[in-house]
Amino acid sequence: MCKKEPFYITTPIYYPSGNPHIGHCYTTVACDSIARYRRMQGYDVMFLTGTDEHGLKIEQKAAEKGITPKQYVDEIVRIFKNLWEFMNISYDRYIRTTDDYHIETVQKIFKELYDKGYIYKGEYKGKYCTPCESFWTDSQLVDGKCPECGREVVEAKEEAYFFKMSPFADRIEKLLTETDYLQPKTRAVELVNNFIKPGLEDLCVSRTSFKWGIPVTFDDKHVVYVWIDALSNYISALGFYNDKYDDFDKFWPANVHMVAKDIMRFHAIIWPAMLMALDLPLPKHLAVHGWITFNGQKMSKSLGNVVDPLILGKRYGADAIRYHILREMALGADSSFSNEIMINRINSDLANGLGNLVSRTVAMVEKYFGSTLPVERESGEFDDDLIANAVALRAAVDDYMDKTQLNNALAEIFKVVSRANKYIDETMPWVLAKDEAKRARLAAVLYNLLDTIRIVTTLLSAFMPTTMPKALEQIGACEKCATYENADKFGVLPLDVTVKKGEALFPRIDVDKEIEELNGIIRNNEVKTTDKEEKKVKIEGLAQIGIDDFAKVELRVAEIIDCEPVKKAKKLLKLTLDDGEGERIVASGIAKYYTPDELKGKKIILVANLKPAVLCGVESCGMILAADDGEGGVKVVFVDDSIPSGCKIR
RNA sequence: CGCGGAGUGGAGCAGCUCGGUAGCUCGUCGGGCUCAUAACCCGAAGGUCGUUGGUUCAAAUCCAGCCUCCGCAACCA
Repeated sequence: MCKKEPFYITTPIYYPSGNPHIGHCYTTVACDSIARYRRMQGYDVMFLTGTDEHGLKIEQKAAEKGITPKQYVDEIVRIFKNLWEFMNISYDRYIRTTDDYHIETVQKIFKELYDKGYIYKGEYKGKYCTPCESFWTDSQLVDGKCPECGREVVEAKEEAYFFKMSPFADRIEKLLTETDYLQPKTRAVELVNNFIKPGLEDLCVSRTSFKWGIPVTFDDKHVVYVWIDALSNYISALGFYNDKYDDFDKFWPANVHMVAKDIMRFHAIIWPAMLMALDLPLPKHLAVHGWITFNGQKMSKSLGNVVDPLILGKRYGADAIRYHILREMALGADSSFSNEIMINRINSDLANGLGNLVSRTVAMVEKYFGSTLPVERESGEFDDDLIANAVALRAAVDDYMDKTQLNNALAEIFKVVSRANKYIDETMPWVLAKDEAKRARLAAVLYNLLDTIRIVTTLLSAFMPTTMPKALEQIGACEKCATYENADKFGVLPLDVTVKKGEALFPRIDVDKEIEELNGIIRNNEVKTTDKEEKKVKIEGLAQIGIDDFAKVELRVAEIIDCEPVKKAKKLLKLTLDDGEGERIVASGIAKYYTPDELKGKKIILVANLKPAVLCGVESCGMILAADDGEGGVKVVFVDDSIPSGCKIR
């Protein structure tokens, strides 16, 4: 093979504000499989992953636990690395944004952008919560108050540095719409319409409101805010502007940045803008995948349905989890996850399909020939078709790997597994075995099976790196046989190959039993998390108020006399109320939970002296009381019809 | 009329760019086989391809309207 071509692939750097979940696994396993496949093909691969460890949230989490931010992230990073080890992730480098060399790079980049005039000092305006020392945007506020502590916020401004994005708008638009940078490209239009066409706003890239970050060298009140800190990891890890590593020239630009759709925007717009400002080449591809949904719902910590990959992995094996994730994953689309889908998939593809194929083939070689095949051969019907399928497989897989369609690559491989199982029925080796004269034919059949398995398992070893070596050992494949080079050739195993029976590669799972046990585990987790949350609410709940504070709120009974949806809004209903004195208009975000007809004529409790606000063009004078039902729904507090409108509530 | 995506046998998806027998996986039912992890192989049932209209000899596929779901954005006061 000629000179090794470099191949650079990255996961995002994950935010260690909590333990890793299956979503992190998804991206990482996909990258790992690509990295392994490229290595097998002979590329010189650099596979990078890591953690993004700065920011306010980490600072606060650490404070809650009474430890330093560094101690806090050290612990979570340990858990991340454990998981990657368990999942057999073959990353070449692990970058932490708290590493010295990364800090050095970020500071130099910041300075350079400042010197070039792309970063300037300005003012950040927003709502500020003094006790929390935090800025919030209007949309983050809860009831106009600080989302963290619930206290009043004040209009405030702070000094901050901004990064000019507008000079790059045209180039970024072209990058998104005219190149194949973004995969899948369907999202390009969305990005351009939402962010570029309305005009790219300058980006706030420094903060003075927290300390846990990289200091700006020429202005030590400021720390670098997430963008420049986190995104730079992709080049600092190669030694850009630092002496720790020295392969920037070799590996940059990256071949693939893989990210989930929630951070697509930053990688599709901000990151290219930064690179343009630095006069660096742009990465070749940004592969965006969807989320794993659990039983149809988005996974979230608050719903308590976060899937812990370690629990599943310990039960079924890392490779089974890897396979399931990769097989369900289609670039761009969300993929649903449920224990049932996963177990069925493992059973049908891995246990019944591949595992059983290896098992039955090896067992026959052992049983009919005492583990070692004789060298005499007699070819026959069905051979050519099987061999043609096996030999053509590598090209098909290559093709899908080039398009980052790992699910389809796996589907191709498993088609050959099926073909091989069918071949056994067609050739009926157990019948051949009864006839001494057919031993050469029998040997040929079994050899064809073994060599097909060799091709299949070789290609699969990028995806299931723990189990496939065991399979190769069972069929008696030496290391030299099981190479990518040999994966499009037939007849590679020695004629007198010796098999070695072993444990079942993927034991069949008892669906009902497992589902029940897993549900038990989930239930326990739910109980635990609700316990925690309740405690949290008590501790972190709003500050106590005096009766005089309460007296400031004027609550009244009011009747809904008319109700209609607000045209421009999805969630808002425009309510016309009779508050006892006259009519007033209130907008309420309950359109998802109530139809106008359900509300007409009902009596509710109105916060009557709330300052009016304009929402989607409707002036809303007050608000009505409603309760979160704890399941994501909202229930309006209705009151007895017999209470006249206008009655004050005390 | 903010932007975008999706609606295909019980479930999950492919097909739609370049119109012409609706395909795959799982599940169900029937059969075969016994080498194998109660696995494997074959066959069958099951879809007016969201809805209405249009273009056409012919539409899941092209066009228009409508309905529903999802994401982004935005206002859940």
